[in-house]
Formats: sequence, C-alpha cells, structure tokens
Amino acid sequence: MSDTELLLRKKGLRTTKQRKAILDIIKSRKLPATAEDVFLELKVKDISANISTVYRTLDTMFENRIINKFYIVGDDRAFYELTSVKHRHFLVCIGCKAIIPITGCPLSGYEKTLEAKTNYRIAGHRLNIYGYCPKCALNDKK
Amino acid sequence: MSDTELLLRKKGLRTTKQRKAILDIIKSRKLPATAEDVFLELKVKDISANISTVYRTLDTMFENRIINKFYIVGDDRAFYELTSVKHRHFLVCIGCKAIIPITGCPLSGYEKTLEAKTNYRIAGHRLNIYGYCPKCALNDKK
DNA sequence: TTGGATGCAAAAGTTTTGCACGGTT
DNA sequence: AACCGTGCAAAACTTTTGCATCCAA
Repeated sequence: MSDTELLLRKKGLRTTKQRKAILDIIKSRKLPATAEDVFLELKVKDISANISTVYRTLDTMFENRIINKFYIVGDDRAFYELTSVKHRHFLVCIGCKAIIPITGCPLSGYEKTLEAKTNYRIAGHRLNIYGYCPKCALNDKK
Repeated sequence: MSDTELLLRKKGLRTTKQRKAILDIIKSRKLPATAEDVFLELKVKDISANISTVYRTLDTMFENRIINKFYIVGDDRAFYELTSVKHRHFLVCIGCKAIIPITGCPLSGYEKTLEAKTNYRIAGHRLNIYGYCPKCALNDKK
C-alpha cells in the first residue's frame, strides 16, 4: 500500500482514485497549489475528476488536517499545502506575485507566551511577508 | 474640513459622499470589516451606495495605502482595516471564529534580517494566530 | 466644463450543493 | 449491502466590469 493511501486510511478516509491522485499532486508540489492547479494537473495526467470533487476532497483533507488552507494578498483564491511539510513561511513579491519559502520561523516560543497571556489554546499561525523581489524593486521605486 | 476628507485629499482622491461614509465606517470599526459589513452599515445609516461602489472604493483605498486587505482562515471573504491603526495581529478562534487583536508584534527586527538575507525590499507582513478560545477549547477536546 | 465616481445590470470567478449513480469497505 | 464519494448541473457567493449618468473640481 502506498504512502498516500496510508495517510488517507489513518484518517479513516476511503481511498479512491481521485483522492490518491489529488493528494499525490499536493505532495509533489514544492509550493502551495490552488484548486485549479490541482484540477489542471489531474487533466494533464488524464485522471478524470470533477472540479467539485477537487474542492470537496481538498476540504475533507483540510478538515482532517492533512493539508493547510490559506490566502495570499493579491490573489483571492485559496492555496493548499501538506500540513506535514516542514513548518515554513513565504515571502511574496508584491510586484510579480512570485512566492518563495523562507527557512526558519521567527515565532518559536512566542506561542507559549501568548497562550499564557490569553488563555487560548494556540493551534498554529500563518505568516506571510510581503515585499519586492530584486527585479521588481527596480521597476517600482517608491 | 473633516479628518476623513483630508485623508482622501492627501492622496489626490475626490471626496464624495460615498467615499467619506465608507472611510468613516472603516475608521469607526474596532475590528477589520468585510465589504458586506460596510455595505450593510451604509444602509443602516441610510446612505445610498451600490455594492460595486463599495468594492471600487475599498480597492481604491487599498491601492492608495489608506487601508489594508487580507483574509482570515475559515472565511473566504476579504477583510479591510485602516493602515494607520497601530500595527497589530489577530488571534482567531477556530471554533467560534471570534477575532481578537494582539498587542505587541513578535517580528520587529526580523524583517531587516530577512532583507539582508534575501535582497528583497520588505514592505510588511501579515500574521494571524489560530487557536481555541477558552469556551471553544472545552467543547473541542483534541 | 470635464474627467473621475457612481448606479445598475450583467458577467466573471471561485466555491458549494442536490441528487442520482458508482465504487469502497 | 450499505454507505460514502463522485459527476453533473445548477446555484450561491464574492468580486469585477461596461456603460450611461452624475457630480466634484
């Protein structure tokens, strides 16, 4: 049984062709993907899956904490990535919208402080950093 | 001339009834508002403004850096707030979706480090922290 | 007066839903 | 066999756009 199938079973989810394919795509991506990205890659791979199935599957996986879901400023669509990828953040270019991962999280330790201060049970955080990449910085003097 | 009008003029924007009302609403809110929030409050105040005008106005203000625009996990709509509010972050309850502002930013200093490391010109960041508020933590043992 | 802003209606884009059918367990 | 997942089509929801009209400068 494949790695991907195990991951689904562990959560009590049925292992269908579509789910395996969608999860494999998410796993293979170096960067977060949109529902459309997944849908198009399925087509390229000649695996039939309806767009509503893609959304439902991504939603199910999000609820089962297999993947994260988030938004990036400048783009109104949801992005998805494996929750098991090493914790990281993204640096987003305001100009060309390119996103690059940043290694090292500046928030280690902070969550505990906050937990004590607020009495919330902290589950995680989402941080994106915005700026201009070297190329766009040249075109956009501000 | 009102404060709100000055803010618009400073950016070279025309001061219309709708723009003043929309900006006043954003200013009066303690927490970020959605386009719909603004639209409904306009109605309550009996100020006629079309939903497309609300979006266009918010967009114009976003481009002129009068307001910020961002998303919160669990809600697919855009939120807006004044850029001039003191820099802050939000703690979002995964259960009841309540959001509370957090004082103190754990990222001061980090951006300069990153600028040196990446050669990007950093403009800012967006951080949200997720967890369960005391009430929801009781109902959702995980 | 004139160019930018608004209202209206229609469309675009993303995401969700009802229902019948099909596939996993 | 029972139940969950999928396809399809339609709808819901958020956001954008074209165009005529209106209004601030």
